[in-house]
Amino acid sequence: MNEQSNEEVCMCALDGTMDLLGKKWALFTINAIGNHGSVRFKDLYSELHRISPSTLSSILHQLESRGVVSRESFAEIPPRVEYRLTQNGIELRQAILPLLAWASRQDDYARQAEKCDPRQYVKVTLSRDR
Amino acid sequence: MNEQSNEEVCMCALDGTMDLLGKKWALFTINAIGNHGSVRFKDLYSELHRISPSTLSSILHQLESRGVVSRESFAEIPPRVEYRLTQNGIELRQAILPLLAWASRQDDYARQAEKCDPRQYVKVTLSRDR
DNA sequence: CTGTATCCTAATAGATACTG
DNA sequence: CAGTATCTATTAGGATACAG
Repeated sequence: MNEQSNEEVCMCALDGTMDLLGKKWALFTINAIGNHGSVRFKDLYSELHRISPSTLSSILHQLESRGVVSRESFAEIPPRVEYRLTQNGIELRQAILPLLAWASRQDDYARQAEKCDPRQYVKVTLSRDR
Repeated sequence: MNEQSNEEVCMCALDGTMDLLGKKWALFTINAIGNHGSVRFKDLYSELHRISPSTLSSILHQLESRGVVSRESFAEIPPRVEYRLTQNGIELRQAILPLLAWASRQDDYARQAEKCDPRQYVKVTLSRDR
C-alpha cells in the first residue's frame, strides 16, 4: 500500500544528506554497491579506481551509520565482509535519479562522457521540454 | 512538446553538480532565490542567517558560471543587483525534490525540524510504502 | 549597496605503511 | 582480506576590514 501527502519540508532536511553526498566518493560507492547487490571491500576498492583505502573505509562507515548500507562480516580465513544497500539506501539511489538526469543535460557532461567507467552507468528517463 | 527517452548515463555526470550542491550554502541559496523570484545581495545575506559575505559572493559566482542563476546589475545609486534562477536553475530546484523528500524521512530530520527557518520551507509530495 | 581582500581554522582526501 | 594510522596537500568557509 502506498500513502501520499503534501507536506512542507525545510531545505535544512538536506543538510546532513548533502554533507554525505557531497563527499567525493559517496555516490559512486552507493551506486557500485547497488549495482552489485552485495560486494566486498576489495572489489569496491578496485572498481572505484583511485580511491584510497582510508577514504573508502571512511565513506563506508558513514553510509552504514546513516542506515544506507549494511555490513555483514563472515568468520572465515581470509576474512570476508559483504556490503549491500538497505531498503533506505535503495530509495536514496532512486531519489538521486532526477538530479542525475539534470546533471547529464549540463554542458560539462558531454565533455567527459566518453571517459566514463562503464561500470558506473545508470539507466535514467530523460525528459526535456522543447 | 515533451520528449522522453531511456538513456544510460554515468554517475560521474554528477561530479561537478555535487561539488556545487555539497557546498554548505548552495541549496539554501538556490531555494531562497527561487522563493523570491528576484532578490538582492543584501536580502540573501540577511535571509541566509550566518553566511559570510565572502561565502555568499563565492556561491553566487559559482551558480552563475554554471548557468543556474542570472545576475542583473542596475546603474543606480546606491547600486542594485538582482539575482534570479534561470530556467535551468528552476529545473535543478525541481530535480532535488525527491532527494529532499528522502532526507525528510531520515531520523535526523525530526530532531531539528522545529528550529528551521520558515522562509526555507518547500512543498514536496511525500510517498511511503507500508 | 555590492561586493573583494586578507587571515585563519577545520574538514577532506590522497599516499603509504602497517595490523588483526 | 579488511581495514587503521599517519602524514600531507588542498579546499571550504568564517570573521573582519575595506573598496567602488
